[in-house]
Amino acid sequence: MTKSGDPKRRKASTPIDPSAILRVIGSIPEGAVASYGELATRAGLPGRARLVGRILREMPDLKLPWHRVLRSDGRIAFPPGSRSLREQVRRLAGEGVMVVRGRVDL
DNA sequence: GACATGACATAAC
DNA sequence: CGTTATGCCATGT
Repeated sequence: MTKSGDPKRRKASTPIDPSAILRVIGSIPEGAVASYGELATRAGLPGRARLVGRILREMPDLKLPWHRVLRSDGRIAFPPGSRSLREQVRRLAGEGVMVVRGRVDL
């Protein structure tokens, strides 16, 4: 026993459990936005904003309102001109959220 | 196991 | 507004 058999011990490559983060992101109301740090804290993971970003990156997004996730400054996380950025802006616009120059206009 | 990277945050300048 | 620095943690090399 030692390290094999411990439920807390992550297996090789630590695929961590994004359930909490997914839950929080899915709980974002329509027409609203949230920042990575905010989501991380709400998920019970203070200081792990990067984790949220990592999860979304690895996620198949489908069915997840990732387009409501922005940076702490209300800025979009994607680089300008990026396809994902346009998609996010387009989706937000559909919910009444206007984005100008990569910034969210409330 | 060290080093580099990243859909980040906050502070300082 | 811009960059630089520091912290934070999982991944990939």
